[in-house]
Amino acid sequence: MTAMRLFQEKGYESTSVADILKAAGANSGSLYHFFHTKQDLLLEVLRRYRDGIAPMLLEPAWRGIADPIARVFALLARYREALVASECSYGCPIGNLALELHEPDPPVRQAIATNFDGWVDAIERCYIDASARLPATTDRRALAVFTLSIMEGGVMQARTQRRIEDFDRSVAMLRDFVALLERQAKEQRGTT
Amino acid sequence: MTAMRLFQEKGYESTSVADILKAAGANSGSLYHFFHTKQDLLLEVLRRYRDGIAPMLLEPAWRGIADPIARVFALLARYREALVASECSYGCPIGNLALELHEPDPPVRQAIATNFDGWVDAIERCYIDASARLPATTDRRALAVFTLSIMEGGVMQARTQRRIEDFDRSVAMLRDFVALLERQAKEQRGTT
DNA sequence: GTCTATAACCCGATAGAC
DNA sequence: GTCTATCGGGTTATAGAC
Repeated sequence: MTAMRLFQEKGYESTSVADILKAAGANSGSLYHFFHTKQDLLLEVLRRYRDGIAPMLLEPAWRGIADPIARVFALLARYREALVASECSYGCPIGNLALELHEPDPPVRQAIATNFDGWVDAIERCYIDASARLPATTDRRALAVFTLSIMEGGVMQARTQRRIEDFDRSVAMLRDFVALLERQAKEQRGTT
Repeated sequence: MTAMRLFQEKGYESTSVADILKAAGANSGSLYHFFHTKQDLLLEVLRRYRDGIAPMLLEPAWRGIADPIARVFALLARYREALVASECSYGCPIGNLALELHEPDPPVRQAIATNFDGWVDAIERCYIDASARLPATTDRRALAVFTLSIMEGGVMQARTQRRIEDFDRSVAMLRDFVALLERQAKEQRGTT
């Protein structure tokens, strides 16, 4: 879908319907036959992102990686690659939309939220799969939400500063935190 | 400045010059006498945010709080208050602009980056002031960048989900991390 | 410096032939 | 289902009187 690429490159508001038609080599009548409004097109794009989380994002990132904690950092490494490949101008398309649309219509906001949920669900599963290595008191869901915060915040800073180091610094601190949690879990297992 | 409020509420692209003129009770000619373009107005708004970090943000947040680590969380609590007061629709105005403008003109991108620098500088100073309680190997600058990532990512999720819990979860995990770092530093002091 | 009027352009969406 | 032409309105910015 051409609209998917343009929304990612230029944002939703800044991409005109004429831009999409020109890039896709289509005509106004055809597009409006399938999508009643530009917002309908956006909703379809968000559905595709949601459906693509597992096959397009997680599966390639996790190929050959079984360790659940390693999987978390393998996914973050994917975002790093995209940042570096675009000289720090690529951003998470969902995060862009989340902050670009200030008062989105309810279905749009819900569709963005669903994308976040899918991402957090996948990471939460990693932490649950690694449960034996984490302290019993650590909330796995909260840790997954935290991980998404770091990814989005790291991408935001790296893009703004045109500097991959800000993303790396954020991920490095998460790595330290997880290492400390694993050490704490080990101690607790030893003392009980 | 009226433009400041509207850019925050509706975003930059979605706020028309006519909106600003109407809200401010001014006329087109007057505004363009002081600002040659809408982007000039944005740059002035970003300058005001930058100059306001200390007097408008840090000083009120830190009044009566001397402990440097407590200051970090007092600042984060300010963003929480703003989120709650707006039913999770307020966001960090700088973060909004950072992701709304996909390929900003260089001076705009630089002005946003300068705002982030000012925020990170202030938090880095907190961690430096708390140096005795942190492990010697922990990079204070990286920890400050990490803290901004968590704030921005937490705000993004809370806004999208219309749920303060996602912000709280992110901050709670940072709290756990800092507590673990303080414990680690204590151990290191004890063993040397 | 502030006013009104408007230029010049771009937007999303539609109409109606084929 | 796809085409071309266009509507009606909103956009930033300017012109020129006061």
